[in-house]
Amino acid sequence: MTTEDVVTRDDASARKPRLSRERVITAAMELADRDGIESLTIRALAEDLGTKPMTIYHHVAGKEVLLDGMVDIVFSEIENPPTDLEWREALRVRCRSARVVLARHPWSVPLLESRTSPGPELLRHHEAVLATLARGGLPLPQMAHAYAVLDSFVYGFALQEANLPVQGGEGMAEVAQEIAAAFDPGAYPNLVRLTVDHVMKPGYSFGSSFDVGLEMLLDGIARAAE
Amino acid sequence: MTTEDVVTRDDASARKPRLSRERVITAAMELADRDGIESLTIRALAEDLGTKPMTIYHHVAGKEVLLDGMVDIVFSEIENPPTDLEWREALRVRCRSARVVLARHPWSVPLLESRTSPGPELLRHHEAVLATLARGGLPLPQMAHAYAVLDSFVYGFALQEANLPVQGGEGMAEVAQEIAAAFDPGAYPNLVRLTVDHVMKPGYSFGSSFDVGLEMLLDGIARAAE
DNA sequence: GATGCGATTCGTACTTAGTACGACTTGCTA
DNA sequence: TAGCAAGTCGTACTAAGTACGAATCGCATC
Repeated sequence: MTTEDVVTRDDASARKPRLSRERVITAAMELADRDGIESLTIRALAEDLGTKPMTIYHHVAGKEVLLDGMVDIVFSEIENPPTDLEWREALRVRCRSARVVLARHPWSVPLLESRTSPGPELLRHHEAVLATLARGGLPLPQMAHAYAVLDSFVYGFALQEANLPVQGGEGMAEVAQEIAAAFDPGAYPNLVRLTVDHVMKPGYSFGSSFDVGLEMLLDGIARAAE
Repeated sequence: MTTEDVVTRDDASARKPRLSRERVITAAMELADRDGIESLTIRALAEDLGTKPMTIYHHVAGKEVLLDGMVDIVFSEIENPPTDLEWREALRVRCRSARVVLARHPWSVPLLESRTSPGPELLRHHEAVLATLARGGLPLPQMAHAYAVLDSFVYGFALQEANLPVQGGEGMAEVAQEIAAAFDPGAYPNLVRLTVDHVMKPGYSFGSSFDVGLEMLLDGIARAAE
């Protein structure tokens, strides 16, 4: 026993660093990023961490809490622009960053709003947005509107982007083919025209619409600030 | 679409009208509306329908297909404004209707974009939006932007609305209490101010921000049309 | 060192849920 | 009235979350 102990201790400590709540959540995010959220099971996560399922539960209370933790880390990745930046520009920077972060963690978008308990990072983020709007001189009612409207747009855009069948304009052709094959192509002339004459063209990028919409909203908010 | 089966048969058929794909999907939507999407299991659905789990599978190929069918029905509920309506007004009507429908089926929002195969109603809806934008004289690139931007906003708003902790301004107080209790209230001055001085006031309604944002976007789109 | 304790780890097993397989039932048609 | 196709369901397997309690580990103290 004692002799074996010496050997196993060395190996064990080198091979199996102790788990922590943070390591568990981080590994869960990596798994979700890599294989999709539907592949994130406690068993698979334990496998990734080189441990057994029940060990996970000593660091997070359950899967729901794990998801809460993951969402909060997503929020922490959103860039926090300096508070002395012009308010409009600050919102632009933050929203753009949010889009990038959400695109990096597509699984997070449907989760963002469905978590019951807001984490500290989420609260920090919301507080920062409101502070920026307050700097813009918006009265409370307009502030609430601006807040709701920007969030809606960012989440909604991310939701769509997260579920694009393909990224580049390449595989788009096949998708279009499938749809055209399954349904009468003549029934959807505008859909076909948009796809063939625009979406499938070289320079197209869905993401470019983000900036367009963001500017529309920022313009509207600025107008309301007067 | 088919007429009711002959009810004049013996009590067996009266007690257990034959199932159909449509009846299964409708019952699934009712269950999800009533108890939440997480309560929608094949077993519970069978129970609601007065039958056994395996019977479901003779009408829908599996749960995923069932969800596809539900989503398509949600799209069919969105109002289709007359095609001779002024294009801006037509978009307004359609988007508002979409918000109402999505609020009625909160479970559908995260599903909308994640379904792999688009159903006929979804395609019809998209085609109609594009046709309306085309009537507005938008060139293809602006059309794509307008399309993406409106959809993002509507989905994002619905996503937030679907996950509001409470509807009226009433229970809001308790939620605010919890948050304030869990974290240092002084750390989130703007959040507290917005909540206490605006959200918790009598006339507040989150939904009113929808029209505000929608007008911002319609303005922006109209400007781009020139 | 030996010992004792809290922090971790994990083996076992129960529960819920999706669904494959094949047998049984039913209602209509020839 | 026999037979067939459509519809129904009993049984059972698999995947996944997780409760319970025992085994183990790491370290501080004597």
